[in-house]
Amino acid sequence: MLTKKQIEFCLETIGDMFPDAECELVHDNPFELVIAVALSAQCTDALVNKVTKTLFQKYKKPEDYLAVPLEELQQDIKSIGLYRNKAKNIQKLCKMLIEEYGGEVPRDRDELVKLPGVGRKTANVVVSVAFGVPAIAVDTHVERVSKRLGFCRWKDSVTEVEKTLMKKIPESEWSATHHRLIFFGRYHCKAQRPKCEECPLFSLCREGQKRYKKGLVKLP
DNA sequence: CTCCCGATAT
DNA sequence: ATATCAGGAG
Repeated sequence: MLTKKQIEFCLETIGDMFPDAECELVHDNPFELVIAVALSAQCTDALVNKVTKTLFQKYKKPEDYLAVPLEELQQDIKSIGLYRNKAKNIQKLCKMLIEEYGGEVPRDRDELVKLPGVGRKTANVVVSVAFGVPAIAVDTHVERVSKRLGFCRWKDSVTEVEKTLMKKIPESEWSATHHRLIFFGRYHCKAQRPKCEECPLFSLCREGQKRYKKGLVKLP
């Protein structure tokens, strides 16, 4: 586990590497964001954007998703994967929005989590990106980066990772830091071929040291 | 814990 | 051929 000072140094460095990190899911309003994030489970943002580009032209409002048979919606999002669950969730979600939320996306995290296909991570993305509420959505990248660097313990659940990060990062920095961690994980500290050789955090990274001992990292 | 699942990188 | 991708539900 890194000290609070070390974590601050890491976040500052990562901020210098990705100063303008932001949400990469293309959307025009909170409703489109909810759909995009729900679709993004176990799938790349790039692929979600490819699908929503045409999807959002065909479906504008919750009513539009309910106006077609389930099978048609499935076909429209098939290339994303997990498409049967996602199509069903989207139709149920739209039904709930209409019947219980006046057709609008709720601004409250606890209400968002009640929507089918929307868990803690998705709700955090929506309140943060769409409504400007401070939040840290712990996705696969944030979890991996936090554990590799030693922001938290290896066995921590995503809930524990989120609590730890919220405790060690000032609230005003939650949303920006969260996006920087995602960019760092997506483009630098990648799951399959992390760029340890050119990483400014290598010397204090627990995973980096482990990889070095294994001979996986060749220093210049 | 398992299942859902196609696209892409390695 | 296998690992991974802005996870969530049962």
